[in-house]
Amino acid sequence: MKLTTRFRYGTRAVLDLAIHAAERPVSLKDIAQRQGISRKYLETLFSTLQSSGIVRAVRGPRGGYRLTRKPEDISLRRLYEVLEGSGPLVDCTADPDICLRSASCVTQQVWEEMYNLCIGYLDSISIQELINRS
Amino acid sequence: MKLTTRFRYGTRAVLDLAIHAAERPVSLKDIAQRQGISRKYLETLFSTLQSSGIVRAVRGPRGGYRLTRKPEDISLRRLYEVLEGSGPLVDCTADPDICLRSASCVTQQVWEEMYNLCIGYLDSISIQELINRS
DNA sequence: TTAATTCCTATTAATTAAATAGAAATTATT
DNA sequence: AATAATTTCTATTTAATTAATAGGAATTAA
Ligand code: FES
Ligand code: FES
Repeated sequence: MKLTTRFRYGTRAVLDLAIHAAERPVSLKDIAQRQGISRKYLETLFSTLQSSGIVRAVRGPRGGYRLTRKPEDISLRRLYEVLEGSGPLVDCTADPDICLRSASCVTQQVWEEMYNLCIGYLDSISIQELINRS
Repeated sequence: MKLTTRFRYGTRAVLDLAIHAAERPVSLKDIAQRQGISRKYLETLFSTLQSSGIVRAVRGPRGGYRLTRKPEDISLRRLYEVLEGSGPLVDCTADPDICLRSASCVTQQVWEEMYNLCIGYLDSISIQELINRS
Protein backbone atom coordinates (compact mmCIF):
# COMPACT_ATOMS: atom_id res chain seq x y z
CA MET A 1 0.00 0.00 0.00
CA LYS A 2 1.91 2.94 -1.36
CA LEU A 3 0.82 6.32 -2.58
CA THR A 4 1.49 6.79 -6.27
CA THR A 5 4.02 9.22 -7.60
CA ARG A 6 1.18 10.86 -9.51
CA PHE A 7 -0.58 11.86 -6.34
CA ARG A 8 2.50 12.84 -4.40
CA TYR A 9 4.07 14.86 -7.18
CA GLY A 10 0.73 16.33 -8.07
CA THR A 11 0.16 17.52 -4.54
CA ARG A 12 3.56 19.11 -4.37
CA ALA A 13 3.02 20.74 -7.74
CA VAL A 14 -0.34 22.20 -6.75
CA LEU A 15 1.14 23.44 -3.50
CA ASP A 16 3.97 25.05 -5.43
CA LEU A 17 1.47 26.66 -7.75
CA ALA A 18 -0.59 27.95 -4.85
CA ILE A 19 2.47 29.48 -3.24
CA HIS A 20 3.82 31.14 -6.36
CA ALA A 21 0.65 32.21 -8.08
CA ALA A 22 0.37 35.94 -8.16
CA GLU A 23 -0.61 38.22 -11.03
CA ARG A 24 0.88 35.94 -13.65
CA PRO A 25 0.32 32.23 -14.25
CA VAL A 26 2.98 29.75 -13.25
CA SER A 27 4.67 27.71 -15.97
CA LEU A 28 5.38 24.01 -15.64
CA LYS A 29 8.98 24.79 -16.42
CA ASP A 30 9.22 26.79 -13.21
CA ILE A 31 7.44 24.20 -11.12
CA ALA A 32 9.63 21.49 -12.61
CA GLN A 33 12.77 23.37 -11.67
CA ARG A 34 11.69 24.22 -8.16
CA GLN A 35 10.33 20.76 -7.36
CA GLY A 36 12.81 18.65 -9.24
CA ILE A 37 10.14 16.92 -11.29
CA SER A 38 10.35 16.40 -15.05
CA ARG A 39 8.34 18.96 -17.01
CA LYS A 40 6.99 16.24 -19.26
CA TYR A 41 5.68 14.32 -16.31
CA LEU A 42 4.03 17.43 -14.92
CA GLU A 43 2.31 17.93 -18.26
CA THR A 44 0.46 14.66 -17.86
CA LEU A 45 -0.54 15.54 -14.30
CA PHE A 46 -1.77 19.01 -15.20
CA SER A 47 -3.78 17.63 -18.05
CA THR A 48 -5.70 15.63 -15.48
CA LEU A 49 -5.84 18.52 -13.04
CA GLN A 50 -7.28 20.81 -15.68
CA SER A 51 -9.92 18.40 -16.87
CA SER A 52 -10.94 17.99 -13.24
CA GLY A 53 -11.38 21.73 -12.93
CA ILE A 54 -8.65 22.28 -10.38
CA VAL A 55 -6.38 24.39 -12.56
CA ARG A 56 -6.82 26.43 -15.70
CA ALA A 57 -4.19 26.87 -18.38
CA VAL A 58 -3.05 30.05 -20.06
CA ARG A 59 -1.26 29.25 -23.29
CA GLY A 60 1.54 31.04 -25.03
CA PRO A 61 4.53 32.98 -23.73
CA ARG A 62 4.25 34.02 -20.09
CA GLY A 63 1.52 31.43 -19.88
CA GLY A 64 1.17 28.66 -17.40
CA TYR A 65 -1.45 27.51 -14.92
CA ARG A 66 -3.66 29.12 -12.34
CA LEU A 67 -5.74 27.60 -9.59
CA THR A 68 -9.42 27.90 -10.28
CA ARG A 69 -10.30 28.31 -6.64
CA LYS A 70 -8.81 29.27 -3.33
CA PRO A 71 -6.25 27.00 -1.69
CA GLU A 72 -8.59 26.48 1.26
CA ASP A 73 -11.15 25.01 -1.11
CA ILE A 74 -8.81 22.37 -2.51
CA SER A 75 -8.66 19.33 -0.29
CA LEU A 76 -6.11 16.58 -0.53
CA ARG A 77 -9.05 14.28 -0.85
CA ARG A 78 -9.96 15.88 -4.12
CA LEU A 79 -6.39 15.61 -5.37
CA TYR A 80 -6.27 12.00 -4.29
CA GLU A 81 -9.44 11.13 -6.12
CA VAL A 82 -8.34 12.93 -9.24
CA LEU A 83 -4.70 11.88 -9.41
CA GLU A 84 -4.43 8.57 -7.64
CA GLY A 85 -7.44 7.30 -9.47
CA SER A 86 -7.41 3.86 -7.92
CA GLY A 87 -10.46 4.32 -5.70
CA PRO A 88 -11.04 2.21 -2.58
CA LEU A 89 -8.45 -0.11 -1.06
CA VAL A 90 -10.19 -3.10 -2.62
CA ASP A 91 -12.42 -3.16 -5.65
CA CYS A 92 -15.30 -4.89 -3.93
CA THR A 93 -15.93 -1.82 -1.77
CA ALA A 94 -17.25 -0.09 -4.86
CA ASP A 95 -18.63 -3.13 -6.61
CA PRO A 96 -19.47 -6.09 -4.35
CA ASP A 97 -20.08 -8.37 -7.30
CA ILE A 98 -16.37 -8.60 -7.92
CA CYS A 99 -15.99 -11.07 -5.08
CA LEU A 100 -18.23 -13.99 -4.61
CA ARG A 101 -18.69 -14.21 -0.83
CA SER A 102 -19.09 -10.42 -0.66
CA ALA A 103 -22.28 -10.70 1.30
CA SER A 104 -20.65 -12.57 4.15
CA CYS A 105 -17.10 -11.23 3.89
CA VAL A 106 -16.08 -9.62 7.14
CA THR A 107 -12.78 -8.39 5.80
CA GLN A 108 -14.49 -6.29 3.19
CA GLN A 109 -16.01 -4.18 5.94
CA VAL A 110 -12.60 -3.70 7.46
CA TRP A 111 -10.97 -2.54 4.24
CA GLU A 112 -13.85 -0.20 3.64
CA GLU A 113 -13.64 1.35 7.08
CA MET A 114 -9.92 1.77 6.67
CA TYR A 115 -10.48 3.53 3.37
CA ASN A 116 -13.01 5.84 4.98
CA LEU A 117 -10.48 6.76 7.61
CA CYS A 118 -7.93 7.69 4.95
CA ILE A 119 -10.36 9.67 2.87
CA GLY A 120 -11.70 11.47 5.91
CA TYR A 121 -8.23 12.48 6.90
CA LEU A 122 -7.32 13.71 3.43
CA ASP A 123 -10.59 15.61 3.35
CA SER A 124 -9.58 17.47 6.47
CA ILE A 125 -6.41 18.86 4.91
CA SER A 126 -6.46 21.63 2.35
CA ILE A 127 -3.76 23.17 0.26
CA GLN A 128 -4.08 26.26 2.43
CA GLU A 129 -3.33 24.10 5.45
CA LEU A 130 -0.14 22.96 3.75
CA ILE A 131 0.79 26.55 2.99
CA ASN A 132 0.31 27.43 6.63
CA ARG A 133 2.58 24.64 7.70
CA SER A 134 5.36 25.51 5.31
CA MET B 1 -3.33 2.89 -3.02
CA LYS B 2 -4.55 -0.66 -3.02
CA LEU B 3 -4.09 -3.47 -0.56
CA THR B 4 -2.09 -6.33 -2.01
CA THR B 5 -3.57 -9.70 -2.70
CA ARG B 6 -0.96 -11.15 -0.37
CA PHE B 7 -2.36 -9.29 2.59
CA ARG B 8 -6.02 -9.79 1.74
CA TYR B 9 -5.73 -13.48 0.93
CA GLY B 10 -3.42 -13.99 3.87
CA THR B 11 -5.92 -12.43 6.24
CA ARG B 12 -8.73 -14.59 4.93
CA ALA B 13 -6.55 -17.67 5.16
CA VAL B 14 -5.57 -17.00 8.75
CA LEU B 15 -9.19 -16.34 9.62
CA ASP B 16 -10.17 -19.61 7.99
CA LEU B 17 -7.45 -21.38 9.92
CA ALA B 18 -8.60 -19.83 13.18
CA ILE B 19 -12.17 -20.89 12.56
CA HIS B 20 -11.38 -24.45 11.57
CA ALA B 21 -8.49 -25.29 13.84
CA ALA B 22 -9.45 -27.90 16.33
CA GLU B 23 -7.57 -30.99 17.44
CA ARG B 24 -5.97 -31.50 14.05
CA PRO B 25 -3.98 -29.04 11.95
CA VAL B 26 -5.56 -27.51 8.87
CA SER B 27 -4.07 -28.29 5.46
CA LEU B 28 -3.58 -25.71 2.77
CA LYS B 29 -5.58 -27.91 0.48
CA ASP B 30 -8.61 -27.42 2.68
CA ILE B 31 -8.12 -23.68 3.03
CA ALA B 32 -7.60 -23.39 -0.70
CA GLN B 33 -10.87 -25.16 -1.39
CA ARG B 34 -12.90 -23.23 1.10
CA GLN B 35 -11.49 -19.84 0.19
CA GLY B 36 -11.07 -20.32 -3.52
CA ILE B 37 -7.37 -19.48 -3.47
CA SER B 38 -4.72 -21.51 -5.26
CA ARG B 39 -2.89 -23.89 -2.95
CA LYS B 40 0.42 -22.91 -4.48
CA TYR B 41 -0.19 -19.29 -3.72
CA LEU B 42 -1.10 -20.09 -0.14
CA GLU B 43 2.15 -21.98 0.20
CA THR B 44 4.12 -18.81 -0.40
CA LEU B 45 2.00 -16.91 2.10
CA PHE B 46 2.29 -19.55 4.81
CA SER B 47 6.01 -19.68 4.35
CA THR B 48 6.06 -16.02 5.35
CA LEU B 49 3.52 -16.52 8.11
CA GLN B 50 5.55 -19.33 9.61
CA SER B 51 8.85 -17.51 9.54
CA SER B 52 7.09 -14.62 11.27
CA GLY B 53 5.95 -16.94 14.01
CA ILE B 54 2.24 -16.63 13.33
CA VAL B 55 1.64 -20.23 12.32
CA ARG B 56 3.46 -23.50 12.79
CA ALA B 57 3.52 -26.34 10.29
CA VAL B 58 2.96 -30.02 10.90
CA ARG B 59 4.33 -32.04 8.01
CA GLY B 60 3.19 -35.31 6.59
CA PRO B 61 -0.23 -36.88 6.20
CA ARG B 62 -2.95 -35.24 8.26
CA GLY B 63 -0.55 -32.38 8.64
CA GLY B 64 -1.17 -28.73 8.02
CA TYR B 65 -0.85 -25.54 9.99
CA ARG B 66 -1.77 -24.33 13.43
CA LEU B 67 -1.88 -20.86 14.88
CA THR B 68 0.87 -20.32 17.43
CA ARG B 69 -1.26 -18.04 19.54
CA LYS B 70 -4.85 -17.17 20.27
CA PRO B 71 -6.89 -15.34 17.63
CA GLU B 72 -7.29 -12.37 19.98
CA ASP B 73 -3.54 -11.97 20.02
CA ILE B 74 -3.19 -11.72 16.25
CA SER B 75 -3.86 -8.22 15.01
CA LEU B 76 -4.42 -7.26 11.42
CA ARG B 77 -1.57 -4.84 11.93
CA ARG B 78 0.77 -7.75 12.43
CA LEU B 79 -0.54 -9.50 9.33
CA TYR B 80 -0.21 -6.29 7.36
CA GLU B 81 3.38 -5.79 8.39
CA VAL B 82 4.27 -9.37 7.66
CA LEU B 83 2.40 -9.92 4.41
CA GLU B 84 2.06 -6.55 2.76
CA GLY B 85 5.68 -5.82 3.38
CA SER B 86 5.70 -2.44 1.77
CA GLY B 87 5.94 -0.39 4.93
CA PRO B 88 4.83 3.26 5.12
CA LEU B 89 2.87 5.01 2.39
CA VAL B 90 6.03 6.72 1.17
CA ASP B 91 9.60 5.59 1.64
CA CYS B 92 10.80 8.84 3.16
CA THR B 93 8.69 8.20 6.28
CA ALA B 94 11.11 5.46 7.20
CA ASP B 95 14.21 6.97 5.65
CA PRO B 96 14.14 10.75 5.18
CA ASP B 97 17.33 10.73 3.15
CA ILE B 98 15.46 9.32 0.20
CA CYS B 99 14.03 12.73 -0.60
CA LEU B 100 16.10 15.83 -0.67
CA ARG B 101 13.80 18.48 0.84
CA SER B 102 12.73 16.03 3.53
CA ALA B 103 13.50 18.49 6.26
CA SER B 104 11.05 21.06 4.96
CA CYS B 105 8.54 18.80 3.22
CA VAL B 106 5.10 19.37 4.64
CA THR B 107 3.53 16.60 2.62
CA GLN B 108 5.77 14.01 4.24
CA GLN B 109 4.12 14.73 7.58
CA VAL B 110 0.73 14.22 6.01
CA TRP B 111 1.56 10.87 4.48
CA GLU B 112 3.06 9.76 7.74
CA GLU B 113 0.03 10.75 9.76
CA MET B 114 -2.20 8.99 7.29
CA TYR B 115 -0.11 5.86 7.64
CA ASN B 116 -0.37 6.05 11.40
CA LEU B 117 -4.13 6.22 11.15
CA CYS B 118 -4.20 3.07 9.02
CA ILE B 119 -1.84 1.16 11.24
CA GLY B 120 -3.68 2.23 14.35
CA TYR B 121 -6.92 1.00 12.93
CA LEU B 122 -5.48 -2.35 11.85
CA ASP B 123 -3.96 -2.68 15.29
CA SER B 124 -7.39 -2.38 16.83
CA ILE B 125 -8.76 -5.38 14.95
CA SER B 126 -7.85 -8.93 15.84
CA ILE B 127 -8.61 -12.22 14.17
CA GLN B 128 -10.92 -12.95 17.09
CA GLU B 129 -12.80 -9.78 16.27
CA LEU B 130 -13.28 -11.07 12.73
CA ILE B 131 -14.51 -14.39 14.06
CA ASN B 132 -17.04 -12.58 16.21
CA ARG B 133 -18.31 -10.67 13.25
CA SER B 134 -18.68 -13.68 11.02
C1' DT C 1 7.91 36.65 -36.83
C1' DT C 2 9.70 34.49 -32.96
C1' DA C 3 9.83 32.08 -28.86
C1' DA C 4 7.49 30.27 -24.91
C1' DT C 5 4.25 27.84 -23.56
C1' DT C 6 0.33 24.25 -23.31
C1' DC C 7 -1.80 20.27 -25.81
C1' DC C 8 -2.20 15.81 -27.85
C1' DT C 9 -1.15 11.10 -28.85
C1' DA C 10 1.67 7.62 -28.40
C1' DT C 11 5.38 4.76 -26.86
C1' DT C 12 8.76 2.85 -23.86
C1' DA C 13 10.83 1.57 -19.64
C1' DA C 14 10.72 0.08 -15.01
C1' DT C 15 8.80 -1.90 -11.19
C1' DT C 16 6.00 -4.74 -8.61
C1' DA C 17 2.65 -8.13 -7.77
C1' DA C 18 0.55 -12.43 -8.83
C1' DA C 19 0.64 -16.93 -9.99
C1' DT C 20 2.68 -21.23 -11.21
C1' DA C 21 6.06 -25.24 -11.52
C1' DG C 22 8.39 -29.19 -10.03
C1' DA C 23 10.91 -31.89 -7.21
C1' DA C 24 12.69 -32.70 -2.34
C1' DA C 25 11.81 -33.57 2.47
C1' DT C 26 8.93 -35.24 6.13
C1' DT C 27 5.94 -38.36 8.43
C1' DA C 28 1.39 -40.77 9.70
C1' DT C 29 -0.60 -44.74 8.33
C1' DT C 30 -0.89 -49.28 6.57
C1' DA D 1 9.13 -51.14 4.17
C1' DA D 2 5.89 -48.84 1.20
C1' DT D 3 2.59 -45.39 0.28
C1' DA D 4 0.42 -41.20 0.12
C1' DA D 5 -0.38 -36.65 2.03
C1' DT D 6 1.49 -33.06 3.24
C1' DT D 7 5.01 -29.03 3.78
C1' DT D 8 9.45 -26.99 1.87
C1' DC D 9 12.49 -25.00 -1.28
C1' DT D 10 14.01 -22.58 -5.28
C1' DA D 11 13.03 -20.77 -9.30
C1' DT D 12 10.47 -19.03 -13.14
C1' DT D 13 6.90 -16.93 -15.64
C1' DT D 14 3.16 -14.00 -16.41
C1' DA D 15 0.49 -10.07 -15.83
C1' DA D 16 -0.51 -5.59 -14.44
C1' DT D 17 0.44 -1.13 -13.28
C1' DT D 18 3.04 2.87 -12.82
C1' DA D 19 6.47 6.01 -14.25
C1' DA D 20 8.68 8.46 -17.56
C1' DT D 21 9.72 10.06 -22.06
C1' DA D 22 9.14 11.64 -27.04
C1' DG D 23 7.91 14.62 -30.66
C1' DG D 24 5.30 17.57 -32.93
C1' DA D 25 0.88 20.57 -33.12
C1' DA D 26 -1.58 24.48 -31.43
C1' DT D 27 -1.68 28.90 -29.22
C1' DT D 28 -0.41 33.49 -28.28
C1' DA D 29 2.36 37.35 -26.00
C1' DA D 30 5.87 40.22 -27.26
S1 FES E 1 -15.71 -9.51 -0.54
FE1 FES E 1 -14.02 -8.72 -1.58
S2 FES E 1 -12.44 -9.18 -0.13
FE2 FES E 1 -14.09 -10.19 0.76
S1 FES F 1 10.18 14.38 1.74
FE1 FES F 1 9.58 12.61 0.68
S2 FES F 1 7.72 13.35 -0.20
FE2 FES F 1 8.46 15.15 0.67
